[in-house]
Amino acid sequence: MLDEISIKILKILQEKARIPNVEVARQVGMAPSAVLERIRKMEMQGIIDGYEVRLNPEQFNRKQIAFVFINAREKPGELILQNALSEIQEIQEIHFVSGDDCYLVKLRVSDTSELGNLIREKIQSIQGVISTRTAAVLNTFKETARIPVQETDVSGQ
Amino acid sequence: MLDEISIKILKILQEKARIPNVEVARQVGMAPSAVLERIRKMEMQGIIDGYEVRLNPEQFNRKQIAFVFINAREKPGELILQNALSEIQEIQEIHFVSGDDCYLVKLRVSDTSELGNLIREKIQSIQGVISTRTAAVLNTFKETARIPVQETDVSGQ
DNA sequence: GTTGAAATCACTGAAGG
DNA sequence: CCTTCAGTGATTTCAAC
Repeated sequence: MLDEISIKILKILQEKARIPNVEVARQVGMAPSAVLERIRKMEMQGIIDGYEVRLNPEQFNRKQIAFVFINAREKPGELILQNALSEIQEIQEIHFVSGDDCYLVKLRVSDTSELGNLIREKIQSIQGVISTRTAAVLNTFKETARIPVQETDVSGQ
Repeated sequence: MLDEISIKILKILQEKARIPNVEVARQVGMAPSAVLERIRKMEMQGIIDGYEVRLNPEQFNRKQIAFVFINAREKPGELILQNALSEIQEIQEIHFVSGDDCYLVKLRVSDTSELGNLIREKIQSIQGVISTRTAAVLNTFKETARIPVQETDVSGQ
């Protein structure tokens, strides 16, 4: 179970993962060694999965987000579609979703014309793909991978 | 324009943002101070947006992902819906998408019953919401926010 | 781009409450 | 579980080249 202090540490690291450890210690009011001990522990427990740099999509010509529903027919146990989709660099997420029994893919390209090319040339050409339905993103109001951390959230250790 | 070395630095930081700087310097074959200078520069230019800790969703009771399409009618210029959605902690992404002229929301909860509660109590109760269509995620094969970095990607500086 | 010097920080281990 | 105190090595900044 994570206590208040560990929660606070995680919140600080969610904002700025490269903050000096002494500064974290100052903010939570503990000795640096104790803070380090808690962080290492959470890394060991798999609570902390890793640290990533966040790049600005606009600076890399990845302004256009789109969600594509892919209707496909695959033999049970086959993974051709998933493997093919996974290898497409522009695709950030691949989910199998209920409702329409299809794959939902989130991707990021430069513009709508590249979106068209990608769908036609790389997605619809995959074996098993029957049809696709695309929702191009016109406006994004919130986009984060952050998981809200609260005292009650974590399963007992 | 980012050269090969800066690209390599970004790739290393995408994998492990907390890798020691001397190790980055060794891998790209440069002096540590020069590597730091490049990183600071990219931070200033907004190429690097920040550094985040990656938490394990399962450890925080956030196993269930869902995408919800929200059909709403709003007066032009009003932001009630967006603001209300933004404040819901479980919602990670809010996009306005083409096609159905609606909002697409990505959220993360503990299980399907919490998903039901969230949609009924927090989303459908928002003023202006007409209807919702939910795609619960049954299986996730790929999920990353990583932007592929390549030499040709970045606009000239 | 480099090197080198100096201040700060990371990390480890030990002693103790 | 926490603290403090050393000691070693890395980070970081700053200078000069």
